[in-house]
Amino acid sequence: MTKKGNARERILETAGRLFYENGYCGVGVNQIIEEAGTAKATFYQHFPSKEDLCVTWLDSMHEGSEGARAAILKSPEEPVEKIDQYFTDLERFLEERQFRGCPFTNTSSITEACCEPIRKKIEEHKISIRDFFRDLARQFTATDSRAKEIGDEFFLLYSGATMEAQNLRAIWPVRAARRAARERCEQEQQK
Amino acid sequence: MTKKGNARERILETAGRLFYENGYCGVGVNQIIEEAGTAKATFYQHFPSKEDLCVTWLDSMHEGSEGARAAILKSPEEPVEKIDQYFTDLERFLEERQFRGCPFTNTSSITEACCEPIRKKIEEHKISIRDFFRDLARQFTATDSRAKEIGDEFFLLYSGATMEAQNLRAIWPVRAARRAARERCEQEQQK
Amino acid sequence: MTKKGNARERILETAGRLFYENGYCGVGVNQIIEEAGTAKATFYQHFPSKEDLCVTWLDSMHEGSEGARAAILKSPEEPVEKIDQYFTDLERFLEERQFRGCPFTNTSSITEACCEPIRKKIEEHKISIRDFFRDLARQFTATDSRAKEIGDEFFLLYSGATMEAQNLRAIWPVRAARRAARERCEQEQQK
Amino acid sequence: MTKKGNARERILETAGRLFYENGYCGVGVNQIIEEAGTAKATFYQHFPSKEDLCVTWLDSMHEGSEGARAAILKSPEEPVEKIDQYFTDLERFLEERQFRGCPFTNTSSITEACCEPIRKKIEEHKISIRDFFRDLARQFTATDSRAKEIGDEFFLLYSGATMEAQNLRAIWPVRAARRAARERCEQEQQK
DNA sequence: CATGAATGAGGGTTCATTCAT
DNA sequence: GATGAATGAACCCTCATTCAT
Repeated sequence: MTKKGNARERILETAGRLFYENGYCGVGVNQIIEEAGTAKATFYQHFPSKEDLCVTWLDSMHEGSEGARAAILKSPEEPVEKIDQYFTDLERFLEERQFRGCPFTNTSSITEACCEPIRKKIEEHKISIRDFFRDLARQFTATDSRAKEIGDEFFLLYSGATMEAQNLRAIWPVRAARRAARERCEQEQQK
Repeated sequence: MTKKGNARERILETAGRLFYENGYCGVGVNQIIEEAGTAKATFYQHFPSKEDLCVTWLDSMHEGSEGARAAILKSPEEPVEKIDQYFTDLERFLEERQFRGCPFTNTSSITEACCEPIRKKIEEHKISIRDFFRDLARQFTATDSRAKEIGDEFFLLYSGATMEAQNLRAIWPVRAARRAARERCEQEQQK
Repeated sequence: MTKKGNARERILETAGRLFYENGYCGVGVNQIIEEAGTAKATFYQHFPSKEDLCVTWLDSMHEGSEGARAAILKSPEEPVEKIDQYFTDLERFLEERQFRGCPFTNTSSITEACCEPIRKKIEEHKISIRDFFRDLARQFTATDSRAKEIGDEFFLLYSGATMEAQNLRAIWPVRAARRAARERCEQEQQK
Repeated sequence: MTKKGNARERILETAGRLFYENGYCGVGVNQIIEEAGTAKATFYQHFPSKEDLCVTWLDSMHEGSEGARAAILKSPEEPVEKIDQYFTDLERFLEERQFRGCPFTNTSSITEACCEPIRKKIEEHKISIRDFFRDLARQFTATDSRAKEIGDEFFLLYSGATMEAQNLRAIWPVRAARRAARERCEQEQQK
């Protein structure tokens, strides 16, 4: 049993997987600690509550995804290629996870029950993605206000694609979003 | 207390409201029957299970919304006006309900736990909306394959707008979706 | 739907079958009325309670079995043949019903919950069987007191055989009982 | 209230008493935990289910009774005395418990609902008793095959006596069984 | 730093029975 | 003579959390 000292990590990792697969409501603390191989009290020593654990998980998810977006922004590729890359990455991500959608959005849907600390993380994450798309649009639009319009549009295409891929258990929404975003990018550049 | 014969209706109405406000997982049968003012056994006389009740609720939601979409399609207005109307209606809908998003999508986020009968209703509903947008696009595009592209794009804009209005508790995503859809419509008509 | 007027009979028949197959506790009033094709209130019009229905069922079972025993007693066969016939009938009965034992005994095992009216029927039935065996023993024993001893012994063999065929889901206990009873009969006659 | 560590024991003890008095179906988990003075979750921490608790209870009953039978087999007494002792013990057991019969048999009568793990325990117990009687018979019969016949006969006498003492709420069936068994033993020894 | 026994509140579901019609 | 909607109590079980050790 070489599970000393890293109990916290094991819990976080296990919970993340389970939350994503079954949803926040679909996972019990018992299941988490059992699969993580820790004791009940150990869990509560590291996380004040299940909710706190969820916040921590979303936090770590957010940080991971932000790096990927920053890398795309900085890459020397053409804008249209960056767009392509983003949506192709999304396609792979969703397929690998069997169309289970966005962890943040899924958690959001527990609406009222899902209280402030969690809501705040979700907002942070989504605004960060929207800003990524705005930044990306700045790389091929004429004015800043136009960049905001196009960026917001891409943001909605991304969000809709992720959600409907989940709802319909199909990949076509992501491909439709990529196609639309590429077309728009090309249109802007022709102006 | 003359609560004769309408117990079923009271349960369905109450459950619909609670499911929408708190999510399927966030509402218990106990709460439903208490607010509906019926006994537990009365609940189970009308609905085989909580899951079944949810399906019935989604069904009724679907029927209501389908009528509205059919009316828009048939109206004599210009396409761009129809688009405007759809997203303006959506805006009002979400504002009135304090940005709680789409009942179907919210229910979908219970992922695995949310089993087939419910998943099927969600798919039906979403495909019906996508087809609405494709039909709408046919009214202003040159070819059928182009109508599908534009329709799917509108579908994603609608879905993203609804979801992000919920995530961010803000109305701007819906407005951004409307603006983008209008622009696209005008572009197509100019060709 | 030719189910007019014989609702009572249908309920009784259905309940009998279900009680025997699943035990008194394992059958609900809902199941009975559903399989009998009657309404709830119709049930309670014919039987004041589930318990009363059970008493009625046991009553009818008792009457049926008593005739068979009387026939054996009166038949012109040799005693040893009568014993053989009784246990062979029992063997067939249990095999046909997949070793579900004695309806009376099974009902008795609900002990305390099983209240007086039912208990009384069970006692009546069992005493009637014991008396049958005593009468049978009188046909081949020298004295009346000996007949009682042998009759009681047969009664216990029969009861044990029925019960253990059920417990062990096997037929051998009935065959062992028959063998023992025959042997005893022959011993008595040799004296 | 210092009820530490012994919750499991209290539950098992209470449940055993209640199962025996009222039958498996006649006792609810609520009643058990109330009389045991524990919380519901405590119950389920110790026993996966009510059914599982029943199996554990039957197990402990079995072990207790097996010791008693082994002691009789090993004792230096005459066979006829051993028989006498067994049935006299049974008489006391049943009288002390107000003729509530055999815990195993009573549980068996829930027929279909009573599923495999429980059925298996019942079979084990009954076969163990039958084997005891066969072993006992070996101590006074000439051949092994004869021992099996006589052993099985005693087994049925014991079973019938226990059951009918319960059905009739009387002690005479046990006494009749003892008498018959003793007689048979003496007959065998005279050969 | 880690443990496992204990908890109160609530989960969804079924029970035998009664009521107005 | 028959109906079906309505009931309160009880069913078995799981939840997130806390406690003494």
